Amino acid sequence: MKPKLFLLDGFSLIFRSYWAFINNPVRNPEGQNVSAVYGFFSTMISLIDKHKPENFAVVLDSPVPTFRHIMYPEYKANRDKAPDDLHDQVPIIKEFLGVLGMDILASDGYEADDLMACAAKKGSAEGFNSFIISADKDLMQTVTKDIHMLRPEKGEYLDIGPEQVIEKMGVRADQIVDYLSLIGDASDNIPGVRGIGPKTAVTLLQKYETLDGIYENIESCTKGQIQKLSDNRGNAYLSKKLIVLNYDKEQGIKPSDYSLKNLDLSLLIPLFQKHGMNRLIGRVQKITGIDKDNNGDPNGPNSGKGVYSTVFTLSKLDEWVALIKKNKWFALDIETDNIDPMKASPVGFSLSVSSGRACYIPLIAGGQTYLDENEVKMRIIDITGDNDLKLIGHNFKYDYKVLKKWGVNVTNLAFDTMVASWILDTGTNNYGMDSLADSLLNYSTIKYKDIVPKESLFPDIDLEIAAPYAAEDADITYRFYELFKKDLKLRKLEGVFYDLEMPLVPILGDIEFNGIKLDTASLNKFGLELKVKLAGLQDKIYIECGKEFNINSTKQLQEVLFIERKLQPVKKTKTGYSTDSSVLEILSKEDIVPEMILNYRMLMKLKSTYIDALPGYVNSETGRVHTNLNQTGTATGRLSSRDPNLQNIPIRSEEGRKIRESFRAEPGCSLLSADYSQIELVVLAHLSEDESLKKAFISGNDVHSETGSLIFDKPLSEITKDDRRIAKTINFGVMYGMSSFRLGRDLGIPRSKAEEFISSYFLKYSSIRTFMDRIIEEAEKTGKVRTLMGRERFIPGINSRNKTEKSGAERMAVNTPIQGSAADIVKLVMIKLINKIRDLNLKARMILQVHDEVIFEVPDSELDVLKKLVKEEMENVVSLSIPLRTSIETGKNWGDFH
DNA sequence: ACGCTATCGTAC
DNA sequence: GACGTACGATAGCGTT
Repeated sequence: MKPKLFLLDGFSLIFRSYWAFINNPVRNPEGQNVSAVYGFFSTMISLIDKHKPENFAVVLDSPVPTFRHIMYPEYKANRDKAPDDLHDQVPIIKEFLGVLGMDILASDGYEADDLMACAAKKGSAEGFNSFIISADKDLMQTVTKDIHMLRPEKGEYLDIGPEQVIEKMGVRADQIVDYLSLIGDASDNIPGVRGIGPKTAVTLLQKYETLDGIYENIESCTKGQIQKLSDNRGNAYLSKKLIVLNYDKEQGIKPSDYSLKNLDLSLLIPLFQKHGMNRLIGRVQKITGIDKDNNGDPNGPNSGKGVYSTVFTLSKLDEWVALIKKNKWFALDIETDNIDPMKASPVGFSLSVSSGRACYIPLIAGGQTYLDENEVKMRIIDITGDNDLKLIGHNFKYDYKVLKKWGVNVTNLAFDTMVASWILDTGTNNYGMDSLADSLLNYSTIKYKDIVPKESLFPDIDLEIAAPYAAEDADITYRFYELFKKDLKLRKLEGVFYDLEMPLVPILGDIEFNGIKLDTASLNKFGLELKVKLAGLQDKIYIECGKEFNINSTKQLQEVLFIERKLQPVKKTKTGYSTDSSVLEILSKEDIVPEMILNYRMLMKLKSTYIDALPGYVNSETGRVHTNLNQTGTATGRLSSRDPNLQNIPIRSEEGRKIRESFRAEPGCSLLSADYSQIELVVLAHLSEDESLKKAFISGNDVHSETGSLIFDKPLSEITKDDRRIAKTINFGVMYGMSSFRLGRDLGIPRSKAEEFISSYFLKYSSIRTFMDRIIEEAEKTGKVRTLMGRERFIPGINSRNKTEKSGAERMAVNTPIQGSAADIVKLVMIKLINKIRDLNLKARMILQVHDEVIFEVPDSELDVLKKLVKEEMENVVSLSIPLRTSIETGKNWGDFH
């Protein structure tokens, strides 16, 4: 077997890697696009691992014009300039190659293709099998039995030898130059013979062998071919000169020097670490055989298995407390006997004050008790109530509630690594420790389900098994902290993290802990009413349709409506015809069944989602519903609520409102709801600095009517209810990037009319258009958008060539600063309000947030003072260029508002 | 039995 | 294809 010489076409791979990830670029901790770096080394490592070439060189294009540019100024003139974020990656790749000691071939005035052809030829003369690794089909001209190509196709590198060239192109490798001279190359701006494509070129070359052969026998061609060939004779031979590779660079190229004998891929590990490319670190470790079971680089600060101890005595525990007081920053994690923190008690604690070190303090394990609960509690109170110390946790809101229930009030939470990971990338959906450790630390954690069998609880697990698992959680949390602390700083996300999100964690914990009282009796009564109504409706529907079927099945409903009743479908879904409420509303004009279905659906929704489900969430100890306010649940910065979701309790329909009424205040208390009016539109006016929209707000009149007056060009007094409704739809629609198609459909007006409304809107609110264009442009350039308080969201797909994906990304890009800034403001005001309530020693409790609304449960005696305070704080929390207005309402139940 | 996807509907 | 952000119920299908 001859040794192999690999010649890698550097820019070919760099470009392909960059575009391969364009919709979801690989980013380093600074947020810089490093897709090309990632793809380049991912491919290079695979090639080396798979084929084990003896010699290897990376070949790059000349930075100065080549003879081709001089001969033909239009050469490659149609190419777009490489995007900046691609250009910036080239030095990084060169740096990596330099560290590896990889040979780079580049020469002024030569393209990579020429150098590769020379090197391959010289390599085969020296006894190598040469392989040219490139996507460029021009290079097929170099193929011989000793010189092959490796060409990327469908995720694989195909070995292209002489037979494969014939198979793929229909001509022999030595005919490729003539073949390309005929068909030209649009991407390099090479003309070829206009009108002759691949098919004709193959036929002609099979007959006459060469370009010269064709022109010698031109009279035997068809009439059309003669015309095209003779018209373009000059172009054909010019093309040939441009396509044929230049072999005169042979001296200076020494294939035998490009040996991989001393290659050490592990030199790349620190570089990969710097750019957050943990997957590549894992690959290198696997290939080089270092660190098979050792979980990461033993020398790196964020890798390697930790050293853990179990604390069996109070004196040992006091040593850890002393360590914490010395280090100030410490990670704490709690093991409990229940996933619901409102029902859980601690069974052990783990602590860490440095990466790789942690301890576990057991109370109960394997059915046995260890340290005394009250003695441990005293120490926990000591370290969680001391504001000189800084507590680090992962999803600490859970632990906070467990501790609160246990009688410990944490005051020094300083860093939640789950929240930090979300702030660094709000776009993913998994902020669990296991997956983060895997993707960010290249560390494989012990999994809960592997140590706790089904039907068992954590305290059932023997200490030898439980302790390493638990200690690891504190260790990994501390490692995350060190990593994220740096990243937050680099990305300038410290403000939003430390000043907004972190103070919010205990506030959300308190809200959840407080809960809301739910009147299950009245809810059940309403449920019975609905049950009767639903049964009646179901009967009516069956009778009208002449059969029984599952009304809840869209599939069966489609059959009834569109086949049996022959109604005209309105729109399609992925799997069939849509039966959603907008469709049913249209169909109601033709038939009586759709109306009944609409009614049935509404009642069914109320019953199944709310009435039947909510009572199951009432905590038996507190008699209240404790929702989970998820701080990492949205891409824009809003909160989300689950188990149960209290942010989508009905309000719009009369029947739905009854559900709201079952959320009550305790006797002697009232609910107080404070909501911002039109906060997102106000934010839009502020961010866009649109004078007309600002004026609409400053006037103090209803903003939708003002908008109507502007776009319909008539005085406010003449704005009808319908005008206002249309203006309102447009106001909201614009913020969401609504199309005229949708606007027309929703308003029941022709698309052309809807288009007029939208253009009139942007004519009057012209700065809003400018604002949106600015956001989109920024997103295209940086891949992300920012809110008022500096929160970031990546916008994948913003540079997509797929039109649907691109416009979807644009809508996200535009909406996020609006929705996210509103979320920032509400979060900030929550913090201020809680501080005020604490300072004034009020008993009022914050019990819910619904995006633009904050709800309190207040002793009646405090109502007046709280009303004033809330209004004052909410309207002055930030200084925007227009005032933020608030409406405050009070009542005995949640249905009393709006 | 369980998990995933699709569709639908509730909120802001 | 056509309106942003969520959560959750039900149906239906595929896998264990």
